[in-house]
Amino acid sequence: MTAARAKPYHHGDLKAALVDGALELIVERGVRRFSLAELSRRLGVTVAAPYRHFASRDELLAAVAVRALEAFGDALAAPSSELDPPEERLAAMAAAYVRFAAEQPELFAVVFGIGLDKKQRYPELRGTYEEVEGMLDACVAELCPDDADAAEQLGDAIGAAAHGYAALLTDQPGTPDPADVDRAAEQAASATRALIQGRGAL
Amino acid sequence: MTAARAKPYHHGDLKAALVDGALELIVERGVRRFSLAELSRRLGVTVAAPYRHFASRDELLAAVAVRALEAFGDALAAPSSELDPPEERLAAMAAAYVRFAAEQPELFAVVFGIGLDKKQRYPELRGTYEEVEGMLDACVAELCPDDADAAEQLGDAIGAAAHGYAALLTDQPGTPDPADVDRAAEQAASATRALIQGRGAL
DNA sequence: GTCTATATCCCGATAGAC
DNA sequence: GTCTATCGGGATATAGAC
Repeated sequence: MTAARAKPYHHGDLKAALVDGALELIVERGVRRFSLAELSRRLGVTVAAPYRHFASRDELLAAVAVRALEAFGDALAAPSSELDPPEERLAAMAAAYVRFAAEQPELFAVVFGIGLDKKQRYPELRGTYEEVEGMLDACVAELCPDDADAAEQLGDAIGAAAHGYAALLTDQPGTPDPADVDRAAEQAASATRALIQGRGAL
Repeated sequence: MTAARAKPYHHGDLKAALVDGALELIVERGVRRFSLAELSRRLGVTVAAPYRHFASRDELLAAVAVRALEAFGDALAAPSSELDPPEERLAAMAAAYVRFAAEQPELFAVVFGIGLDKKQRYPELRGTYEEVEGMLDACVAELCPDDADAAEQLGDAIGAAAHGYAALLTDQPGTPDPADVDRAAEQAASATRALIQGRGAL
């Protein structure tokens, strides 16, 4: 915002500007239509410039995915109160999972929709992903304090169900109908309760 | 297979050849790297030729997706026996759902991974999709013969959980570790049983 | 070291000739 | 129905200016 310098970038902040700009452009146009060329044009920079900071388009996307995952983690943490019992915190997290996917479909897609390697190739991304997983796990652990294996099974099941509702909702192009979002969020919360209740079968 | 004609295509079967060839190419290279240009080259045809049969790349992909969905439906139908109780048929379907995604990740991706509009734009795709959904619904209906709403909730939950396990497994690039596939398939089956058992909470 | 300029190669799509 | 030619766009590599 400060117009103190005529050339705000071009000396050391191009990397940050690329990540910021990519995030904006992706939210506007969608990941699939995001291009380094357009981003470079927007930043008033040559198409080759980004390659001084990121080895490939995917590496820039991985940096964006870290930001997206942080926002996702915040969205999961927000609705649950310390006062609630763990069952209801988990249900709220599942609903928030679906809502985030529906409200920020392009950010969700950067993380889960373009086959970015979260487990091997990009360590920072992996770390952030595991932090988010940890939020679920911590909550499940309170429910199964004496059985780590049962906790893992239940955590996986709740995560899978929430992810399934989110992915099926996001699967269709365009912004989903708000009524469908509400419905899917409530279904994810209910499925969480059902899994907890029926967890003897896991 | 019959070598009766020297030029099997090039006069009326290019359309079928395109779908067949696209399916092969996608399995080999992945949907994201699939290109009309390479397909045309393989079929010994100009890049413009496919446009006489499909208005766009996506329209060809939709035709491929119909085939992929048919294979998916077959995979879901195979493991369940008429003799099994509905609970176990549903568990088997959930496991088969995950196995199909893991064993044919590129076919799964054509249907669920590239944002192809299954509900509006491609009617044939929509119909095939609904047929597959119907397999699940029919099975769930046996469990809740008197309550259509409960059946829908349970069907959605089982579908979402299976889809979640499948999507999270397929999310990573490359072929998944067979041990992870077995594990996820069993987890999907267990989650199905848990949802049935805890369905009072839905 | 960071960016510009340029060039290569691939792709999707379209117009018009045969 | 297919081919030739062509447009616009994008990812990426390299060479060289600052």
